[in-house]
Amino acid sequence: MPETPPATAPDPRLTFGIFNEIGIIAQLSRTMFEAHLPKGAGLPHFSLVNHLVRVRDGQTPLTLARAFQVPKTTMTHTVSGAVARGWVDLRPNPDDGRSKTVWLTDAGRAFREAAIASLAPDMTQVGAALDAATQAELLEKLTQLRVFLDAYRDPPKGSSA
Amino acid sequence: MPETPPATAPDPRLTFGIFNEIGIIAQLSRTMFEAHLPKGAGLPHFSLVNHLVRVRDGQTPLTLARAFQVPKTTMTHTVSGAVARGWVDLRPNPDDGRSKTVWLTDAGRAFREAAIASLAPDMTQVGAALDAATQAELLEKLTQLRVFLDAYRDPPKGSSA
DNA sequence: ATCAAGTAGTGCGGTATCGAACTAAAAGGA
DNA sequence: TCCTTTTAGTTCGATACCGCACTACTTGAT
Repeated sequence: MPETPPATAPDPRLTFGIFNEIGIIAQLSRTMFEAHLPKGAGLPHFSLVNHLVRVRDGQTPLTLARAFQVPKTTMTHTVSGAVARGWVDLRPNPDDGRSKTVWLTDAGRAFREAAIASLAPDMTQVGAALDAATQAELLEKLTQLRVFLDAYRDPPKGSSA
Repeated sequence: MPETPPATAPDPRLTFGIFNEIGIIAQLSRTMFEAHLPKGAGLPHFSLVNHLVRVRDGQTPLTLARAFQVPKTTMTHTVSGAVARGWVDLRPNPDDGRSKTVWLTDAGRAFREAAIASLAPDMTQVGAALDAATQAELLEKLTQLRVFLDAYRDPPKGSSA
């Protein structure tokens, strides 16, 4: 017996429209972001450095790949780009000879600071279009959706049986 | 006297978080979509064909580029891929010697039908996670955000003075 | 008619993303 | 100890995205 009746099933086209808008916004926001980054730098580089600052550095590439929901090959590419630009360093993992660890450099931290400062006005502009309450609600629903997609594509190991 | 008090300015980090989630969802959903498309076919190809069916074919590449919010070079690339796969045809534009027009083929229509049928189960699954009302609200706010970003990056010509 | 300015599309180079296949090292069992 | 399996990371090839610069054509002014 279903104790939560499925509060009206959405039209697939509605769902489709959501993904459509999300795709477009992702594209537009990416372009907006990259316009404020140093030439040749991509959003992935900023995201990587930002993550290392906010969480902690010294993580392995694979851990980072999981955090960003990208294949490890993509993370290899992103990390090597960040290394080439001097924003992170790679060191061997003392606990595992196959693995490496990713460390921030001073240049990496400076890059992040500059990017955030440069981005702030755009964020503020968006804030003028959607007030805090709306944004909070939006974020909440987006998070719901993301969590679902995570679980949907990558079934929890050992959930059944 | 402002008749609409700016209902509390959002923390830039909130806005940042929204774009972050959107980026991740775009990635996940793209992967989900492409898993159901014929091998070698990308989401852009489906989007293009789908747009031509839903709106109308015979549009110029530039019109399509604007509709998808991508640079015209990207649309050239996407269209040429769709041509190579036999889903659309290119014909000269009778009204403008510089321009071309993009037309659906039967194979293109069949490709779209198959893709939609193959995608439907996924859309339904998402529907089980977020009910219709939530999705409708989400779509509404996303649309608001997209419309703003459109206008923000590409200021309307002739708005002031 | 002529020429300057603007527009449609393409070519090129660089970055991003990702699956398949590979190397090297760790883990686990016989 | 030896060998099989698993795991971390890289390499390779393919598609995607986008800015810059170029060609070809149109438009508008003289």
